Amino acid sequence: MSTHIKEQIKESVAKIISTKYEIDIKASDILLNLTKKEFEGDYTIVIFPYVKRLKMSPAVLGAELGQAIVDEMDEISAFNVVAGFVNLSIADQQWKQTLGAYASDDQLTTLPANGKKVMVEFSSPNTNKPLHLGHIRNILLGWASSQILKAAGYEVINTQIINDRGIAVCKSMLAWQRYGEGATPESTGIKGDHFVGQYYVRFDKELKAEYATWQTTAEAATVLAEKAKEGQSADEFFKAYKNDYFNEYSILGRDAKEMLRQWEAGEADTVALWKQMNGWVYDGFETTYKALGVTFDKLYYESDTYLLGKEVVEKGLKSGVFFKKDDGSAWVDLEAHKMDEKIVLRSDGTAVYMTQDIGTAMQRYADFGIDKMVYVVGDEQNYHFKVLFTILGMLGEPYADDLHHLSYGMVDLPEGRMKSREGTVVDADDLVQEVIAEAKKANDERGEIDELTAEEQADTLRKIGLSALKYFIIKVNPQKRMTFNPAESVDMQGQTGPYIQNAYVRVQSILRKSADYTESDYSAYETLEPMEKSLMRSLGEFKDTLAAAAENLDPSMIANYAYDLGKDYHKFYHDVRILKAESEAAKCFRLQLSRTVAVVLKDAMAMLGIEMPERM
RNA sequence: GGUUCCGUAGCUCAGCUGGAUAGAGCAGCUCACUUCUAAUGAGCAGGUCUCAGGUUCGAAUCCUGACGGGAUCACCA
Repeated sequence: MSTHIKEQIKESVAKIISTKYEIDIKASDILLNLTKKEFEGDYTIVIFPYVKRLKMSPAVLGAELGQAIVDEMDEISAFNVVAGFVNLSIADQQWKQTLGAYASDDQLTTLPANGKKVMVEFSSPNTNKPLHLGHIRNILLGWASSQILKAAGYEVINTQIINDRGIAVCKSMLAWQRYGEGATPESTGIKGDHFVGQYYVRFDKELKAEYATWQTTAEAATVLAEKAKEGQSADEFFKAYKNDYFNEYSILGRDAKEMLRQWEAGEADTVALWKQMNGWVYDGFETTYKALGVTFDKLYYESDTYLLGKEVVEKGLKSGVFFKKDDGSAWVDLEAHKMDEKIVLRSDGTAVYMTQDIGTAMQRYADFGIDKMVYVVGDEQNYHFKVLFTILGMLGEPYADDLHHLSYGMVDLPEGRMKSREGTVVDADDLVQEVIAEAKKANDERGEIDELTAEEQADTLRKIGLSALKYFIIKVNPQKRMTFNPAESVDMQGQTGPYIQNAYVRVQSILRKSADYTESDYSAYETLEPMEKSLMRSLGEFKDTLAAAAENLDPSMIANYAYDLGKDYHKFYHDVRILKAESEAAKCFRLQLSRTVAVVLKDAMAMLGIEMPERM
């Protein structure tokens, strides 16, 4: 109870207003804000809503209410009224008591278990190329959401669906077969995902050459004459025709499609090659995931799930959720939900993306009995998920009203969009290396960690570099398209990961220096400093922030909170002496406050996948 | 064109279910390290919250419309 000062105030105030003025007010109706720093006080009640109902002037009502609160609540020591705002000051005694409660609270940064099971799907890469900056935003958002949900009381299962099949995968397989000459990641020393990615690029290059040659043939001339639109130049036409060329005339295209057919037929050599190359990619991904500090509890492979959902369509046809068109294809009519018709099974009976996703959702429910599902997928798929969730609802799935698409905007570079064709894609592994190198550069001028072992130093630099990168990406509201400025992403000053780490490190430094200090009673500490109260208020906001971040699936809320708390601590550190405090009681209080801030900072950052160094 | 997301300082972003004089960081200009780590702190400067209406005691926030930008509207995944 004492750890929820805000709730306590709201309840008391609601009771006071209800009895004193005989109107019905619930605690949840009370608007209680942090007092702006220009005014005296800790918390502020907005009384405008009652001014009108009670037909009293704000000044009179405020004065009456403030007095009543101070009289009835020991926790409140003073009040003042400005316009329609009643500013309340928390008694120093109460702050000391609250700090004591925080210190002994082993649930300081978590919410009680809610008995619900949630699955978070993120990353979900294709196995034909390495991970890039776009994946990093996805992975960081997914990981942070999963950690936040866990802290908010859910049982969480992290998953990714690995897109390990299809024409794209066959392209790299074919290129390796043709041009690889038996090379392997081991023989070349190239990380597996990058190795395979090279062959994907190689395929595209060969295809381009083949296409260029074809464009000079008589066949191409005929196609151009037949299909080019009015006023379209040959260049424009061929640019737009590339996909059709691949499907209709390309030798490489024909071979790649043949390879896909063989794979689907389970042809032994093809499947063996597929397994080998995917194995290389998985090794590569594993390294990247490890570097980013993320793990998965369950993997789904598209090669296992791509046939799922077909029986569901059969059943849905019988129950009338889906209907058949003349050509035999199956559809769902979403007009009642203000959307169009959507195909769920092709006329040849094969599944589409939507079918798979329906089947996979059901599979997951069968596997884990989940109550809630979060898909971390880019915002270009907003419509797809809207449709998917609607269909699952129509099918009466028990978890259907707790399906969420954590949609995020694309990551742009300062020069504009990342384009693989123009080689402006930022590789995930390169980026990680780069930020760590930058951390090393910044550290070399400082020398704070010189006395650590080489291994510890490397670990510290890794933590610092990654925090810069991760924080830079995660502090932005997921819905916003974001600009990734490489220079700014390695900044370590201002609103950055290292800035927050530094607040934590300062606490650790002080704690090391006071290791033999055993005093634990600060009851004699009289008057709290403004920054001490400010820190207490910030600490009191954590659970609200956590609840909101979990509710909105928005890790940036935690990121911004951690910055605010770190900023408060830096200022506190600057304003007051801790080890050389004016009294033992003050020193004891400040040490406890510092410890508590450090715990919250560390836990909050851990929710973002950011580790704290002990020194920096 | 339909749907949807975004638009806040030169730049990158906060601003919770409507509340007090719209906040940070970066960049720029000052100042503070014999004092617990200066990856810090203090200050100056920087704003028509895209625009126009509406609701309200009160709007960056809610509603309508316009403007600008993105995404999407595949028997691709």
